[in-house]
Formats: sequence, C-alpha cells, structure tokens
Amino acid sequence: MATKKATAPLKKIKPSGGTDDNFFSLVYEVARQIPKGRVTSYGAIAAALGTKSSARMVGWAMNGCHRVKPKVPAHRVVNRNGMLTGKHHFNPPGIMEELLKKEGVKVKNDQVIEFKKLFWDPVVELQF
DNA sequence: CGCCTGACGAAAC
DNA sequence: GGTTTCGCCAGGC
Repeated sequence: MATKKATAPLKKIKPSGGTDDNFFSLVYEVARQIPKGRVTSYGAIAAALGTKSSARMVGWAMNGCHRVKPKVPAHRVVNRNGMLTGKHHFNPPGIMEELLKKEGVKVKNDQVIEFKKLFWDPVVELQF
C-alpha cells in the first residue's frame, strides 16, 4: 500500500530527546513537568500544546508513556473530572492511585480528592 | 483506502 | 443535574 498517511510514527519517538517535533513528545515533556503531589488533565496538556480539541490525542500519546524514557508520570494525568480513567492501562492497574497517594494526592473510588485544588495547569505554569 | 476504536471534552437532550 | 451524542485526530486492521 503506497498509501502512507503521513502520520506521526509513535515508534520514532526519541528518548531523552526532549524537544521533538512529535506531538507525542510534547505531551511527554509537559507531563514530566508536573510537580509531585499535583495532577492535571489531558485537555489541559492539549490546550497547552495548542490542541485543546485533541485531548484524546494526549491520552493516545500516553499510550506509549511506558516506552518513553525517562518514564512519564502518567499517573499524575487524569481526565477533566479528576477521575483516574487511565488506571486500567497501568501495570498493574491500581498502581496509579497508589503512586498518587504516595505523593500526597488523596484518591477515592478512582477519583482524585480536591482535584480542583491539586490541579496543575501547564498553560499557566509553563506559560505557553 | 475506508471503518472502527480510543487513557477526553464540551454541548445537547 | 445526569446521561448521551458529537467532535477531534491519529493508529490499527
């Protein structure tokens, strides 16, 4: 199939490359900037990158968070409701809230307590 | 090349 | 105010 969709090959992501032109790497960068004990949302990251409408892509990028080095603190990234929607993608599932609790973030019923207070906005903090 | 899926979000009902 | 649907964009089959 000579039908290459000119998409961004996820496997081409460079570790520790830092500022790559790949949208995914941008997501990883921002995610790494999340301070301990804080959380953010996929949409917030997407908005920081200028693609707020592509919040799904952020989550999609997180799909390869495990393959990227250094590992991305995806456990600090939750959805807009403060719910740990991505916990099922962790290994094992449940480690996400464990890590959050360990960092001082209270998690109850797969939901971040005081999420609004712990919310870390990359758009503001990173001043994009 | 086309259809479906997917770690979201906001609008509509 | 809770539930459902559409929209976004990219990847997999």
